[in-house]
Amino acid sequence: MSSVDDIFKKAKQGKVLFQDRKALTPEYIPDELPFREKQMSEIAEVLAPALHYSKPSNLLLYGKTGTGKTAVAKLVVRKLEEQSNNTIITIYVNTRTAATEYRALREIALNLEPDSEIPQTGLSIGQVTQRIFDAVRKRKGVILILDEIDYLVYTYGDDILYDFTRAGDKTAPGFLSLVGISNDLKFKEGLDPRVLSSLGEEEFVFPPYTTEELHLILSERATAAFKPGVVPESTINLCAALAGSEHGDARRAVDLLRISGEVAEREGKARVEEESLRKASAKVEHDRVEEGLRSLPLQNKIIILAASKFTSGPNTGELYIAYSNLAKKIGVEVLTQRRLSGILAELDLLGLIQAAVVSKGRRGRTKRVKVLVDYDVLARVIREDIQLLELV
DNA sequence: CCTCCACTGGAAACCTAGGCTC
DNA sequence: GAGCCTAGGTTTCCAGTGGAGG
Repeated sequence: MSSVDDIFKKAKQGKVLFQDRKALTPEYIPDELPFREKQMSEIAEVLAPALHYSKPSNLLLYGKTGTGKTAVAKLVVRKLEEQSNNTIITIYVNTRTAATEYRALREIALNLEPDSEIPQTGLSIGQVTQRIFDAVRKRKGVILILDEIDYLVYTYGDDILYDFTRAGDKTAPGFLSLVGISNDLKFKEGLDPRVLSSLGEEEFVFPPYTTEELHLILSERATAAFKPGVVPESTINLCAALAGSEHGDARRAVDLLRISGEVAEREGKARVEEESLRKASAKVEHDRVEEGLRSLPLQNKIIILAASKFTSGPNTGELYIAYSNLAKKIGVEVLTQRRLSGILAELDLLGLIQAAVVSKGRRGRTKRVKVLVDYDVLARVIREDIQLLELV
C-alpha cells in the first residue's frame, strides 16, 4: 500500500475534532470580545453621531499585535452598519496587505463603487482620491478603517491622510471619518501636526492581554471550534501560559490552539492533549526559524554556514577566515571583518546564533559565536540556493 | 597594578539600485 | 534620457576595552 493510501486511510479512521475550524482563524470575529467592552463602548460613543448623519471624530487605535484592535474596530463598525440600516458604509483596508499607496486607494474606491472601473495602473493618486470623494458625496456617510496605518505613513508619507482628514466640503453632504489602527506607538512622531490633530481627535490604547484573560478567550474559542470535551483544561492553561509569556498576543495564542488541533487530528488522537500543543508550538517555532534562514541575504547564509562548521563555538577571527574561504570558493565578494561583526549582531538579534563578547585577557577580546539552528535545517535551506550548493 | 592583544562598535564616507521628475 | 533623491548595505577609520599574563 502506498503511503498516500495510508494517509487517507488514517484520516478516514481518525476522529474529527473540529466542529467549526473557522472560529480559530485570524479572520474570525466573535460577537463578543471579552476584556474589550470598555474600548468597544467608548469607540461606539465616538461613532454614534454617524447615525444622525453628522461626522464622527476621527479615531486612532494603538496597541501591539494581537491586542484586539482590528477585531474591536470591525465589530463596532459592523454593528453601526446594522443600526443604520446600511446607510452608513464602512470600509476596511489593511495598508500593508494592499502594499502600495495606489493599491490601497484603489481598494477603497472599489469598495465604495464596486462597478466602477479603476485600472490597476495608470491613474494618478490625485485622480483616485477624487473618485473616492465623489463616491462619498453620493453616500450619507463613510467610515474608513485603515489598518497598519503606520506602515502606510512610514513608506509613503502622510499625504493621503492629509487629503482625507480635510476632505470635509469636498464630500458634503456625505462625511468621511477615519479609524486608524497602528501597532507602533511612535508613529505619530513623523506626522504632519495638522494631520495629527485631526486624525487623533480620539485615541485609544489597547493593552496586551494577561495570561488569565487569554485563558478565558481561548476557552470560549475552543468551545466554539472543537467538539465538546475534545480540549482538556490543561491544554488551555498551557496555551495561555505560552502565549502570555510572549507578549499577550491573542492572535498567536489562537493560532497555536488551531495548529494543535490540526496536529492532534492528523495523528488520529481523540483529544487535544498537551503533547499536541507542544508539538504545534515546536512546529511554529521550527517554521519560524526555517523561514528566517530562507529569507537571509546570501552573505549572511554563508556566514552562518561557516560558523556551523565549527564543532565548538568559533571567535570572530577564526570565523572570518572560515567565511572568507567559503566565499572565495564560490566566487562571492568577501566582506570586511567589520561588516561580519555587524552581521553577527543581526543574526544574534534574529535568534539564529548567540554571540557573546568574551575576553581572553592578553590575547584580546572577541565574540564567541554559537549557532542555534540545527545543521539539518540549515543544510536544507542552503541546498535550495544554487550558488551555495557545493558548500554543503 | 599595568600592559597590550584582538577585537568591538560608533561615525561617517562611499557605493549602488531603484524610483521619481522634468 | 539626464539629473536628482533616497534607502540600504558596505567600507574606512578609529577610539575604546576586559582581563590573563607579566
